[in-house]
Amino acid sequence: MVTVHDVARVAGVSISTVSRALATPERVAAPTRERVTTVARELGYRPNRAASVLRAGRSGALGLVVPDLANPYFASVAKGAQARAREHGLGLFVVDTDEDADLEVDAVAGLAPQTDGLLLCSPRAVDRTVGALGARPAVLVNQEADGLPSIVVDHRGGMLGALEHLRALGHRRVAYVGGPASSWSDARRRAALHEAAARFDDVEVVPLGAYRPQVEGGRSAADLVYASGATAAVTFNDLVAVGLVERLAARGLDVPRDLSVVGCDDSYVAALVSPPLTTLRTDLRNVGRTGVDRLVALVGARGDGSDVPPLAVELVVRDSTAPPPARPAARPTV
Amino acid sequence: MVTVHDVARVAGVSISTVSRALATPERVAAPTRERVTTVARELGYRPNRAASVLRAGRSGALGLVVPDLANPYFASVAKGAQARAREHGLGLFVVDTDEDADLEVDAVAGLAPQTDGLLLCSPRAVDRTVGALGARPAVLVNQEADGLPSIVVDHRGGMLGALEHLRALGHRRVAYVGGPASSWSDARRRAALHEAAARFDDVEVVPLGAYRPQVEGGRSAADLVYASGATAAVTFNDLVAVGLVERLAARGLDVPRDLSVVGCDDSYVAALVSPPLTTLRTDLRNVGRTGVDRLVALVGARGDGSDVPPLAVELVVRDSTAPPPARPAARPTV
DNA sequence: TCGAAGTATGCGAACGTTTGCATCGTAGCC
DNA sequence: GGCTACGATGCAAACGTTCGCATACTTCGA
Repeated sequence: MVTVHDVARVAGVSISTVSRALATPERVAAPTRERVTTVARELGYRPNRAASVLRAGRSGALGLVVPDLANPYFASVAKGAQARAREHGLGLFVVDTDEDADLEVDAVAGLAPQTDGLLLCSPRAVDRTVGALGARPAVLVNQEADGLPSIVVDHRGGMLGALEHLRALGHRRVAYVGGPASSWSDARRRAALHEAAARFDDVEVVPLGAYRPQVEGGRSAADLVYASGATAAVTFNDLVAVGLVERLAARGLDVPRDLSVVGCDDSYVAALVSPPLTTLRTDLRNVGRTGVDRLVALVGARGDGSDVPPLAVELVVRDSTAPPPARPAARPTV
Repeated sequence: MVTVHDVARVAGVSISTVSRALATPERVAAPTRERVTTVARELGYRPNRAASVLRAGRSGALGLVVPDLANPYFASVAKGAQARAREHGLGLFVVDTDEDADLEVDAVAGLAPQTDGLLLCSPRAVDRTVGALGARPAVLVNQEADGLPSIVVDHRGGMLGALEHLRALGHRRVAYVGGPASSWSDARRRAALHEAAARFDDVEVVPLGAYRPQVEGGRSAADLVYASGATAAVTFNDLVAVGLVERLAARGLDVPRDLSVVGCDDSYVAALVSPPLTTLRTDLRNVGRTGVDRLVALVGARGDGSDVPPLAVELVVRDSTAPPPARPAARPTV
């Protein structure tokens, strides 16, 4: 293993100079610097991360905590975060908490001491999790809390766009198929939809309640949605929309003929299913990238306390929305 | 920050004893051990990973290199690997190489020195990548090479199952829609299908060329598949199957009426699309788990050189396969 | 020409842990 | 009862880096 000592010996300088030439080049005379870097390259020197962490206190790695890596939403965020971390020359520890609050707290407690900062995606137990951070900087994704910086998307703008679209098609009664009760994101989407509806005096929102943020959640909700008399539904995420469509189809009902559906996130399943989903697109990789940038700024103490504005959400119209049935089908009331 | 020194002082022993009590409990008398562990817990002691890495040479972390984290296949593998690493008390660095061979080599070179071992999934440049490992142990996933241990799935059994299924439905001419030319996995699937066909004297395989392992790859292949006169197709993975179905539908052709399609992997998109895909299921999380177990055995020098047998592949029949059209539709020949 | 100021480099301690070796005490054996 | 042997614990070095401080050398002004 090549160490600073080897490089120093070959380059004919002291190890301090080697260290400085590589870490703080401006503090070393140009010719020396060049000699050192050349030798280092030739010898294939790679600084021992552990040693520099130990001495300098910086680990050169960030941590990413997500509830479910197999969820296309978090997979994309993770991909963006990883790419950006690499661009910053940082490693990325990834932990999947399996939607488990205790595991999440443990993960953070374990990760905090060995990273420079943490990216917490949709934490399930934000208070305890933040408590486990110690003094480690962190950035929240999809959640706001305390004094921690956060990356959120513009639910307000998104929901307004969705509602305008549905209203333009002629819908006047729109159901919201919500995600987990503990989800901060769900609360925001819900509120944003109500807020958007308040702008118009002829649109009504039917809030429906906590469902699992997976396909099965949509299946569970489907009958209730249809019975509610709504002619359109906005769902917590794309997976829920898929489940909704599936269950309706099983009952012989067609989307968008009998019900219009708007998903959320534009995770890549939205375009795959049939009908392809109208959905609110978030640039998920950008969420990861922005989170890492924010975290790096924080770690570097270049921490401008300034919060990043909510990331844009854009309505993507595909085939799951259409005008409501001319004469609403007769429906049982619940 | 709580160190061994603090624990030692409070427990009234030396730091060596503390270290031993925590790392090699059997080398410390029971009462002492208990006192130390109690104090450590009370003080909230967490060993400094960097320091122990530096001294002991073990990093307590593994590395996972995947071509695309947003691909449901790798996302699931990563999820399994992460969970198992955690169970072993190890961290997991994840790197997404974006299907780029150079990035892959760099990633491995950077990761190798700061991890105890690497899990290489479907490497794109296996020779150079293995070269970059240095002496670091590694396990290959979906690839076999050199003397490295590897985790592979039973393509042979899977393809035989798929072909038996199709043959039982009445298909006699089956296309294989292949993945990237550089993919070891593709070569194996291709060979396995031919091998399976050789068992019957009435089934013919039409091998089709290198396509991208994404939805668009399936779209590209669709017209060729149909023109080939095959009544069924087996695809490199589920995404390719989805693209195939899409393009055929756009031409007014129906799956499974006009063509039967068998996907590969049973990534979760297989069940989402319509028609739900008949596919060859691999327990993807188990791939990740097994890979980590194998790697841990290797790292612990408990390295039984024994290779893990190929993981089982199981045919899941859904709605994308059916008997071939009674009278094959007239088709242009290419 | 001398001193001050500044720049480039070297010296050595420190980070927190693990571990080989030394030490101490005690139990077992003859 | 003395000697051996072994188990439990302590001491101190070492891992490879960073960084405060000291030193040597250069440059400039008076």
